[in-house]
Amino acid sequence: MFSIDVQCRVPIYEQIINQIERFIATGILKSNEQLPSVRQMAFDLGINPNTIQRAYTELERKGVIVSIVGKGSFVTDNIQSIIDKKRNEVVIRIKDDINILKNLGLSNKEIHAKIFKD
Amino acid sequence: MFSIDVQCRVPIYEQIINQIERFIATGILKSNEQLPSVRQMAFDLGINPNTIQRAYTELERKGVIVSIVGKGSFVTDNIQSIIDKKRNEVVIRIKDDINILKNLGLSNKEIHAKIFKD
Amino acid sequence: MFSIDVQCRVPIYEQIINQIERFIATGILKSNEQLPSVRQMAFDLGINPNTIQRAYTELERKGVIVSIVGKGSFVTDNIQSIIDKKRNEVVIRIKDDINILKNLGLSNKEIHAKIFKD
Amino acid sequence: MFSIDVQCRVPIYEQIINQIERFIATGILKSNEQLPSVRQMAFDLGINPNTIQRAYTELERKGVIVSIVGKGSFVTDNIQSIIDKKRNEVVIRIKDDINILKNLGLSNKEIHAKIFKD
DNA sequence: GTGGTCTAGACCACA
DNA sequence: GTGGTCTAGACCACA
Repeated sequence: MFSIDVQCRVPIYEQIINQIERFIATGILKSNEQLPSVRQMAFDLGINPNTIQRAYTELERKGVIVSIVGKGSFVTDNIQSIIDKKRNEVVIRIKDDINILKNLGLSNKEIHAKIFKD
Repeated sequence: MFSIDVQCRVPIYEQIINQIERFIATGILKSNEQLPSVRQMAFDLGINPNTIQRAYTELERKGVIVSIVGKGSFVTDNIQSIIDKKRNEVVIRIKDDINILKNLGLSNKEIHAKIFKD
Repeated sequence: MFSIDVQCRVPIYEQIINQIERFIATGILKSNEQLPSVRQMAFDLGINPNTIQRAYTELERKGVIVSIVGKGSFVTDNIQSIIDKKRNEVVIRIKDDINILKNLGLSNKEIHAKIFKD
Repeated sequence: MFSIDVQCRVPIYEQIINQIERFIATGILKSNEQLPSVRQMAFDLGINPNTIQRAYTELERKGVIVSIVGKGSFVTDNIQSIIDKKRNEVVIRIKDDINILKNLGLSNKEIHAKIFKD
């Protein structure tokens, strides 16, 4: 289910965070669903447990998952806010890029044509 | 003219590269125009000359500027290709982000509304 | 395994780049093999780690090696293209030199005799 | 007659040295022929007289030209040794490169085909 | 421990 | 003065 690209310059723990958030946002992971244990996931991906731990800690800090000692880690029950946050992040990034294109001399019409064609 | 943000996680030398490329792409820097010397720019920005040197070396490798020992650094005379490359980069980034929004459950119409409103 | 000549006018970082490329092209370094760490190689050669870092950075940009923070630097898995590129470089250099010899008044036959004797 | 490429990474004074040596070796400049004065050549090429001076000084040191105060600079009367030296330089460079190709796994036959085809 | 960035400062070739 | 290379050494993120 999870996969990482060690050659990618995005840190592994961030890759894991992104995947979990995306799986939640796209409905692959449901509210309250249990995640693999730190050790299990580390074993499956062949990487250091510390790296998974870091991802989980960060996700808990962001309110995306809840970790309960002795029981495991679970997707939060309020996933709608995560979806909204994810969408907003991307929309803002796109808007910034559209402004850059304007500065590079493209009109609204040209931009529209380029990003929606193909 | 140039400015950097030391807090930003983007390395300083990359910030400088981006700024110069954008200044060229937007016509602020013209073909064959001389850039500030490595030392001058370092002094103006209050950073180490090595960092500017690295930016200039990278820009020369990319064919954006030409550096001549004893004379200075100059914008290449073929800037159109730089503008085109810059535009393409951004367009591709936007397309990728639009696909992410689709995966997050937004329709084409909703995406369109969000990124072009305001 | 590696060695440098500080007297040589070729910069040290280029000497290292050339050696690594040649070791790969001649099969001494295999695909995915791990290279000495930046600090280790610097220590072995008695030079500054920054100089090795520069060589490794350049090699990664050329697609010859892959560097992963926290793990190390590794020969790319696609080394055939490196070998081909290396061969072409040298062939072109020889052809240029043969033309120079022709301009210096040597016939094809004389050139052939000179460069293949002993 | 003379020309320089300021963008080229070969120093200007070396470009001038190379051109004069090649003109001699190929018969364009004859024994005892007078060269342009330092100032004249600097003016024609639009560069600093110091740079030409440096080239002439080097050429005199190598025995290629003779400079006489108040009269000018002249091609040496023993140009055969220059031609021979030039030829030898190039032949040695080619031999080195052929050895590199051998190390890269090419047979004599393959090398021969590559460098004499086209 | 591993690579990546940056500062401070020296020295070089070249114009 | 101009770019290019290198050393010495610090600090960072990551595994």
